[in-house]
Amino acid sequence: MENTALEQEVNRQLAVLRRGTAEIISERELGEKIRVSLRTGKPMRVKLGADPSAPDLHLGHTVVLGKLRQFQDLGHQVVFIIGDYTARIGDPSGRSKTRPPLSGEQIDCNARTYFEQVYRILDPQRTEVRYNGEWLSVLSFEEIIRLASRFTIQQILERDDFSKRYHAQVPIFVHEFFYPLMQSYDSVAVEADVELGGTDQKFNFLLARELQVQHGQAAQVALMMPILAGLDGVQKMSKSLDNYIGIAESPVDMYGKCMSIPDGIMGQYYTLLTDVPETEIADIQRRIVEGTLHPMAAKKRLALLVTERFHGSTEAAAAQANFEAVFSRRVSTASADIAYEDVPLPGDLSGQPDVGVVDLLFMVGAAASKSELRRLVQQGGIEVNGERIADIGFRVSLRDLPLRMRVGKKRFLSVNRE
RNA sequence: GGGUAGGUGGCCGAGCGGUUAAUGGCGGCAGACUGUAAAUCUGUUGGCGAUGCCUACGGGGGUUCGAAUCCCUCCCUGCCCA
Repeated sequence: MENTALEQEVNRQLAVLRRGTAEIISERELGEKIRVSLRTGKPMRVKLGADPSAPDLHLGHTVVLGKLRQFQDLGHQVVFIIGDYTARIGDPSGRSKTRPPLSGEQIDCNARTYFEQVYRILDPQRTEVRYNGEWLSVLSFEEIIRLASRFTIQQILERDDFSKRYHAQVPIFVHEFFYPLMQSYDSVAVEADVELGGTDQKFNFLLARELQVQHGQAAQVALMMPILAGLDGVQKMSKSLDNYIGIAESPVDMYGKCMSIPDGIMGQYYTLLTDVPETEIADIQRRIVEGTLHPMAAKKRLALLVTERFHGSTEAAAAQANFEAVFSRRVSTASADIAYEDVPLPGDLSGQPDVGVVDLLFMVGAAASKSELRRLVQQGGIEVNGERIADIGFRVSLRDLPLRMRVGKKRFLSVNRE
């Protein structure tokens, strides 16, 4: 009787946690850990390591964070590790290049901005934050050597990114080999029951399991989420590739960026970023193939759901309306129902009757250089109050403000008096 | 330590004394079209007070009327040997 209820709960938790995962090593062990946790009333310790070099969170990060949140909702404890010490090395994960190391101040500052964002998803009450410098900085050289002696170069070279670089004859520095060791040692230090991350972390997770066993602990369960593709649909979402959707972005940009993903990765986005049931997602995909559901309609719903998650339904609906006005109905800048970015008229222009388009746009910060703006004009990418400007010498009258301008496809400016 | 091949624009990669701001590809941007900031096609892609000027081919120095291209020197990387 007791036992049946327990097993039901174990299965319920497993079902929740399984959704969207790429791999769990192993599911049986996870079930066992949940069972023990329920019996003893001791929550599982679920580890996530974060690299403090990229303080702007994007949707790619939310895939793993969302999964952590599910653990919390099931009563478990998240152990969030800031890799301050690791950041001084430069994580080679998924990279073809060595990362530059970070300074202490940068790391602190990054960590602060990081948590402002992380707590939009995680429950601070069930989150324990640790810096790995706490235990890594006190290791003696002898201890480090001993740690390193447990693994072989060949094992480390098994790692995909290392072996790629090795075969491509791209330099791999010796210190980079320590990254997996440090991360694994983190698991030992915090006695992790489960570790979460992307599939690119698999090697590190497995290494941690071995190291924990060597230290007399039970091996952690490794739970890997798929890597979210970026806007290009091919590479992983990342800031450095500039193919990301930031969680702090405006509703309009968030919606628009969602609409710019290739049709082919919609399914992935649905599973990893929304809570639409998996059966329904399969149904959506089937109907697109059949031709009974327009891909654009499916994508609009996705964009709406994602935007709602971070901005609420009112803002999301407004973003959708704006998108339809600008891109479906192609409303010109003469219209008022477009989301404009307000910019003040530069001070030294007040009193002037008119100004050259290029100069005005430059002063207002619409582009990095005047050459770029000239190019935009010549290519027909500039519109002022609904009129496309073709001449780079065009002078804009400053008599009637606000001035509505379109710069390129997606920037809309409204120049106002201060 | 020895030998050898290299370091070119956001990235990859040609050029090897003179129309070379530097072929090409990727990426970016714009336009057309459309089903969306999808797809496809076309154009464009260092900066500026602009028929010219400035900056740029790892750093510094030199040869020359003229260098990314030749010489010296320093720094960095791959590969082979020890």
